[in-house]
Amino acid sequence: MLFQNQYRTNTCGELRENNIGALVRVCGWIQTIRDHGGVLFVDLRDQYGVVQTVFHDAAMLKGVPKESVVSISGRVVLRDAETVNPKIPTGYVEVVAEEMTVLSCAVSGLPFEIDQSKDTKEELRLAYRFLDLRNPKVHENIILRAQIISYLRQKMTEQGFLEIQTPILSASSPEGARDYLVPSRKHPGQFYALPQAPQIFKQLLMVSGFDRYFQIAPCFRDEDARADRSPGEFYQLDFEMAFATQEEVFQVAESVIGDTFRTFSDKKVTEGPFPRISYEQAMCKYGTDKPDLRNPLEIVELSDLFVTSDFKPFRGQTVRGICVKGAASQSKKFFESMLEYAMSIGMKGLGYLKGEGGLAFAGPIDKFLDDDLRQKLVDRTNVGEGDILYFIADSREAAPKLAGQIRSELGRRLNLLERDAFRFCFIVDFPMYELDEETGAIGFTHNPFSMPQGGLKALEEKNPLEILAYQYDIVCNGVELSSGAVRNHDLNMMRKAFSIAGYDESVLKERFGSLYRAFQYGAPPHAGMAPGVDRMVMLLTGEENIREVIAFPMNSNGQDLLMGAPGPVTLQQLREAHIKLR
RNA sequence: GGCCUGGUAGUUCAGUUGGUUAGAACGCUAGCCUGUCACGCUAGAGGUCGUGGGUUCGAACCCCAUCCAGGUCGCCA
Repeated sequence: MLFQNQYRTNTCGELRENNIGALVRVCGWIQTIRDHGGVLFVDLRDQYGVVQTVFHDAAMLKGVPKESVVSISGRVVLRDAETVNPKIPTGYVEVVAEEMTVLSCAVSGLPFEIDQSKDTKEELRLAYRFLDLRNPKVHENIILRAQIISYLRQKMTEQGFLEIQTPILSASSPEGARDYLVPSRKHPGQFYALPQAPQIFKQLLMVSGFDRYFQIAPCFRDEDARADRSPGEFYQLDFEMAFATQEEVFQVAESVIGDTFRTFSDKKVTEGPFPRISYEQAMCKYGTDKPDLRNPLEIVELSDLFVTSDFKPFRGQTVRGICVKGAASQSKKFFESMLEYAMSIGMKGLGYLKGEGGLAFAGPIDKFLDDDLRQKLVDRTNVGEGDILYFIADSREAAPKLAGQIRSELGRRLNLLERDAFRFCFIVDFPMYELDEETGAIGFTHNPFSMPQGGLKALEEKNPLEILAYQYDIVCNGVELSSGAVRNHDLNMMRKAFSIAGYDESVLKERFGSLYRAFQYGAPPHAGMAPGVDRMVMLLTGEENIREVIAFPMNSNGQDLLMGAPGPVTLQQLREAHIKLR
């Protein structure tokens, strides 16, 4: 790209040997000044890179601190062989400064050193985010984010999706998270809400006959932050398809997300079709509904072998096993620290067997087994010489999740995770309903708009807790990227679905009035999903904290330290919004 | 809202049986240095030890309270 104007003939990062001899003008920020007495080296930085400029007159730089913005003109020369800096792309040349214009002088004494900003207290980084973002390591994440979003738009558009904006000022939606509220000036006592997701709007677009919709959609939820969850606002690649099945949604995701990860990373990426794993299977095999498939360990169901066991902690419990190949040689300390971990997550112990060949085993559990049982364990888990078989036994509710935690911990500690890979899968067949643990009432597992498998017939005839939904998640390396569903577009079915959860038609009408009305006038079958953009960028940059991939993130308390939000407003503003503070 | 960890120079950190004047590195200021690129060398400035209270002859250090930050549980289409 050429950016030639009064300020510059070239960018800092683009100068190479073919520019030698040219009279150039570059501008940017002074990264460092190395004064050797008589000769001074100034590294000049812009978004495109850093180039060394050489000054022979110290007076030219007098009173110009680091991070000032300057424009320097001079001739590009080849560096001597021994003064080449191969660490930077421009390191074979330098600009001999003939003239310098200060475009904006920085104050001396920065709140932190730019190149070390990532090691600085986050509070300070965020208050000076404009400086933090000058750090190339931070800057690059935002560039990558922009490129990813641009690529996503391109891929979606290629596949026939239309990007359509939906309202930001909207109505409070009764399901899900806490809403952000915006007072109405013209309607005293009434409020807009910021959308938690464009869910209803995109379904309305389907009713309107838009065949394929997408949006890089801002979503707002007033919930507390996590390292991988920004408070308040985040972005989703929201899409919805009319006359489409679950499989077709998956094909779009496999193509768009798979290609995105292949384009922006050198790591191995799961080739489509991504594995489809039922929720039930995931909970049993991995102990979680967001399995990290880089972890080769699998959990095996063993409950039936211990129904009448002599070992009381196992008898009649849900028992799961994890066979770790070749791990029997681990130190005593390893077994002790695994036990310690197990206790820390609320387990009462962590039994194991060490395979010693055939049906010979060592370990604390062995004495409770007979050869018949040993043979069954070998058949089922393939535990052999030099292997460990861990046992997790607990209640029906707790055991799968505990096994999942043990699986993850073993993977981490033994370094079993596949390196340099993005492993995708779809989790499918989520249950439509679940029991509320406190009240014992039947409620929706995810959102109430999902299509029940088996349709109206299933709703009428099956035990609600056994009904599955066309509801799915896409998971990468243990991170839930998004969920989605085939939507329930049939009013009769929706009435029935709501009545099972204890809501009569008036609730449906009242809370979801727009959809209720729209579906009376012809709604196409439709399905979609909404992968989180921030999470994708996090995975692709390898960042552990979501704030590293957002230009101006809030702190974990939901405050914007740079802008001072939230902040007080004037009495006049409050009056206009009809708000009285206590 | 609960729990965990932390708060000492501009920044990152060290600082134990509680004891004189609280240290280091980087940064900053001044000076020296014609080939560095984490330049080097010399000197210097810079601290309400988060805040308030308490114990003590004496507190960065012990106790109580409180504020702030990060993580986590709750929460989260």
